Amino acid sequence: MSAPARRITIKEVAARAGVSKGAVSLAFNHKPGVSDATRERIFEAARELGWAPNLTARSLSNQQVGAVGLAICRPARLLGLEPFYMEFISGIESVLAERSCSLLLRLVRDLEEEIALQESWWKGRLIGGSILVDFHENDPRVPALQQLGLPAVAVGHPSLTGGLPSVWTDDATAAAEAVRYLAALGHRRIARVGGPTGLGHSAIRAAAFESTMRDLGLDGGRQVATGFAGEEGARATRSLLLSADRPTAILYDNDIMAVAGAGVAAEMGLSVPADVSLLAWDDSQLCRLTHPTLSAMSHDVHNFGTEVARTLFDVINGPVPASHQVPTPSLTPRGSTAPPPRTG
Amino acid sequence: MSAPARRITIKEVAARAGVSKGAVSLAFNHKPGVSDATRERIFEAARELGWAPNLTARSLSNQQVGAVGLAICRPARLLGLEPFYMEFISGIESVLAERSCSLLLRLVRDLEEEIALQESWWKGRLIGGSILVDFHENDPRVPALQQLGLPAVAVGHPSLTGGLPSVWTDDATAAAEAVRYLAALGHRRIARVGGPTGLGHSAIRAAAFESTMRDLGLDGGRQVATGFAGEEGARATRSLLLSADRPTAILYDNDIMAVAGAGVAAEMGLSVPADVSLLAWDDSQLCRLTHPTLSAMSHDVHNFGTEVARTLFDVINGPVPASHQVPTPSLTPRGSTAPPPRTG
DNA sequence: AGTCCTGGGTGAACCGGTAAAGCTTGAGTT
DNA sequence: AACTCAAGCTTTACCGGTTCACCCAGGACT
Repeated sequence: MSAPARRITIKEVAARAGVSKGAVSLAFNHKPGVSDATRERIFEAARELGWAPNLTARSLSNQQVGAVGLAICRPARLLGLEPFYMEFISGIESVLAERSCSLLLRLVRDLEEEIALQESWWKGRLIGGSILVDFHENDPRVPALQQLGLPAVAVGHPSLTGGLPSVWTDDATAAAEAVRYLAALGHRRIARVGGPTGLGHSAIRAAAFESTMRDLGLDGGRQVATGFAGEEGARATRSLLLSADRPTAILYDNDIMAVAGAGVAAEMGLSVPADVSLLAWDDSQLCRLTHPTLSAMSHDVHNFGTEVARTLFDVINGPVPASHQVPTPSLTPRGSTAPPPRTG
Repeated sequence: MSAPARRITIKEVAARAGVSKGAVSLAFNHKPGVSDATRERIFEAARELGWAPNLTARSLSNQQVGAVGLAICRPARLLGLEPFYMEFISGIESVLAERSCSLLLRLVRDLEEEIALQESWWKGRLIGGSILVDFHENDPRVPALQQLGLPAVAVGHPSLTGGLPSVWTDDATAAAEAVRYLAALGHRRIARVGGPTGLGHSAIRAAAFESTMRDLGLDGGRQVATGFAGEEGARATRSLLLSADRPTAILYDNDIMAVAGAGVAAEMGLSVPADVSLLAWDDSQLCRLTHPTLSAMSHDVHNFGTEVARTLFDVINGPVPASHQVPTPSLTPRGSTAPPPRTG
């Protein structure tokens, strides 16, 4: 395992190029103050020695840090199934990479743990800012991080994220569109299988579902709040489909639960979409792989991530930027939605 | 947005506790050299001021770094669908967290980009070691990182990972078990839809599939190398099922392709498992959600992650540890496998 | 010839910790 | 009473960069 080879420092590079440390620093940061010839000699020396600046030292010195934090508070088993996050993360990273910044990722068990983590990251100068997801009503992270003065961007509707600059999708409008679409197909008994009500965006969708049903004069709406896990989606679907007045259409809060729902329907001998229509959310490739393919409320999650990351940099560098929306999830009809059965 | 409040340093804490910086450092690192009374005063002062040590400064000073790197080289769209990675990452993190270490994650486009990234992470002292995944034959990362002297642990069979300490699952044995199981059910025309042959573990499985079929005296084996994306799995399945001598059983390299395969079978009016049996790999929750449920070669991915992380710490701290296996994926029969149709 | 720039560079201070050597003090020998 | 020793702190020298005040040479101006 090749000798530990004492790591080389800026001093060696300076010596080899016959200049001072300061000159090397200037050259490497593309600042004026060194002639082109010297700059060239310095780069040459650095290349020969295989030197790259110690980022730890640099950030100690210039007070800038090269990472942002993201803590996700859901059990891993569940996360792995949510295509959403990886795509979201990759969006974030595409922006970070441009600024040669890294993402510090951690899975946490609860909000308290997250708050403690963010605090130690921030006070330990590991991160220059953070991205917060999965907001609850009266989320304790808002006051905690505000107190710390940690630059952060919230992913969620401003009504949930306190004073934090936010980026969000208009879930209310999307949920309403979903309901209207199903109603237009002729469905009257529509159900919704959502995430935990404590979670802000689930609550928003629930409220929108409720009010849209009312607007349409439909009283056949039912909602089940559950987790995001497929198994929970399956259980909820099973109980809905076994109930007396079984719904003819079900709207899910993510796509994994919709897939599970399709499985349950099949298991019960119901055909999709002839007997029951299913509509997913957070369209991922998965929706195109099942048979029938799943209709979904789809949006560009990668782009969502880039938008969030960009906003975080705005927070870090400048005056607090405005919260803003990214495009509303839009209906993508596929094979799992159709008019309800005649005898509905 | 609460005043930027000049961040406090160890000096202020020392002053308030009426001791020197050194004493504070000693106290906070739980080292002997301060009396209990003083230690208490110091903690008190730190708490009042809300101080936490600047980890950047600390790591500059004591030469230890608080992070390890992981670069994954697959398109994000695809990654999101692979339940494997999130679960794997969470396993890694459960070990890192104990040592209050963080994970630096980056998605890269190709191996060259990964090598450059690892180099800058290492030279920039951002990481103390790295986890490498998705090995190719003659993987260029092996010599490159060895050259750098970067402590690393390889996830893959030692035949692929050069001299790097490795952790791996015995894919050859698992693939053989899969084939034997299907053969025992009576299948003679068995196909396998695998990842790209360039990828080491796909190649290993391919070879094991081939040789096991031969051992069993079956010449009806066919293999298709594709990506890991569901759509590719769907395409491969479609062409297999349309072929003259269509297979009665198909083994997939991950579970997402198996789900896609089930979709294709349904679309073609074939019933699973009556007409065709499907066997997935990397068992995730997804396999239990479809209908029929998917039989799979399953293993504990979370544990795989913890094992890898532990090994990395061994590499970093001590003499190079031995490479070792984690448990071999084992067959978990569910609803997607059965004897072939009579007229097979 | 004397003054004034100005581009190109140097040197020392500093960022906020840790590590190791040095200094007190009081109790325990001898 | 002098001598050792250890516990408990303090001092000081780093770690490897960045920054800023200052310096030096030589050309332009007066």
